[in-house]
Amino acid sequence: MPRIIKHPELRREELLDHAQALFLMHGHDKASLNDVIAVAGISKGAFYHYFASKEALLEALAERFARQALAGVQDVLGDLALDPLGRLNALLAKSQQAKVETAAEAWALFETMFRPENLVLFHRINLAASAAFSPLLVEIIKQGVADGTFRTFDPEGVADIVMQFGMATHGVVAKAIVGGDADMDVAIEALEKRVRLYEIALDRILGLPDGSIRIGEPGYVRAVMTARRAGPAASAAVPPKIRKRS
Amino acid sequence: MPRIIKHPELRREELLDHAQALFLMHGHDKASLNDVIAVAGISKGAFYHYFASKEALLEALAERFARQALAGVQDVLGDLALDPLGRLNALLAKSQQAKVETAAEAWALFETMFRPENLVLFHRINLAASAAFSPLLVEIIKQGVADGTFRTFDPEGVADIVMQFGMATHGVVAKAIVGGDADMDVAIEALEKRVRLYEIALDRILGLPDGSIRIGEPGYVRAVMTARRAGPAASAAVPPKIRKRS
DNA sequence: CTTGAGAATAGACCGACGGTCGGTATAATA
DNA sequence: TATTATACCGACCGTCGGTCTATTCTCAAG
Repeated sequence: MPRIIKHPELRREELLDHAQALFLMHGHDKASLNDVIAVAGISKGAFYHYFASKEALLEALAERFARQALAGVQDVLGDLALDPLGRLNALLAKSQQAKVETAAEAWALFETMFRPENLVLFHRINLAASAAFSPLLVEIIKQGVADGTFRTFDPEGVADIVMQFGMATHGVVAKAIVGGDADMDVAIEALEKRVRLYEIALDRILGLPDGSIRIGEPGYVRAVMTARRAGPAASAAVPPKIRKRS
Repeated sequence: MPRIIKHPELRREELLDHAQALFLMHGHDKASLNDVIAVAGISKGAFYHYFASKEALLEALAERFARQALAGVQDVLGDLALDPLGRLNALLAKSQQAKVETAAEAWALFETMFRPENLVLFHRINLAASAAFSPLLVEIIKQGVADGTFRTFDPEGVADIVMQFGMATHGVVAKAIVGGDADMDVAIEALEKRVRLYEIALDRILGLPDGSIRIGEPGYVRAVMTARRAGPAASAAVPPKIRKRS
């Protein structure tokens, strides 16, 4: 096989891309290293030049995910015109928006993200994302407590709950997805209902009047979700050949 | 090796016991099938006579956990003298009690339960337990809504939140454990603070006056946790030999 | 323009893994 | 006792993640 030399950073990113695709498609423990290097077109030696282990590859992937997610909401903190409630709502809306739009753009990716075999990858991403988001949330909540907007004795705990809600939404999305297209409407209904419940729950936990917290605009989910069905053909429904173990 | 024949159910339970110990000790993907059959003292053929795969073994283990957990709280539902709030509190207290007591009795087991390598097993248990508990919770909440005790438009959603809180508690416990013995007091403090937050959060989500929901008795955690330190020597600190892969 | 140290790549190789298979010993039935 | 079903054995297989040595490319120092 001819030797191909690329810029190291480029190669590393390429490796992450291919690994991401394979991991999401088949689950990180079903996709073998040999699959990764085969798709990436490199040798095992080259792979181990860039990553110390398969585990390290998983870690790097999770980090990249979290970094990208965090970058999407950084600007919310910079908006000094907002009060704590406004900031919190902006953060929640942004995060919600990112989720839904990602789902619309990369449906197949999202679809596979929640399959049980991706639990480990998913958890790693959440771990990294939580570590990144938590300080922001805590800061906002403490600020709100200080100026009397919020009422709670445990800002860190509330921040944890907010993130729990965020992650739990994934679970509901997952159900909506695996449910197939038939009862898509039912699934979207359930998702929006759950979002409304989380809004009210957060209102009450933070000692706010019902209706203060707004996680994205009402109907937004339905709009995007429905749009995707008419969107670019849902290809990638058939995962590329990977020899199955019985 | 001599052939030993045992009653199938006994053998199966034995296998589950040994597998549980090994999985919790080393993580289900680090503990190999060969380890399991070595400890259990049976051949590979015998193992595959009882379980279709390592995966099936994991599944069976999760089911058994969930079954045991459910059995512990079944009687709460049978208590007809209780109103919905009383039932909910009893259920939460029972569940909390079971957790803390398990932690005290089988500390080593609990300690390993939350190590990252047990994520998959842990998730499987939670999945099975959730499926079992959810209907009970939903029933109680609906009952409370019907008689005006609770106020919510989404009993299923609230039930999910309750279970989320329950599982999240594990996370806090995990932090308390990995934190070591030095700051045990700090960890217990954090745990009780979090429990109080969950109580108030549930109060408010269910439209109850603060202080209605009681997840176990105050100080209970500290009492048991502290007791265990003076309890039977914390053996099993050194996991039995298993050859490591680099 | 040479050169040589080190980065980048290749792929043969390794032990352990999960899983299969042909076969044997015991228990149950008649 | 003969037959069948079940419990069990352990050698074997292909694949896995990971290691190792060898080769080729890059580029700065002389």
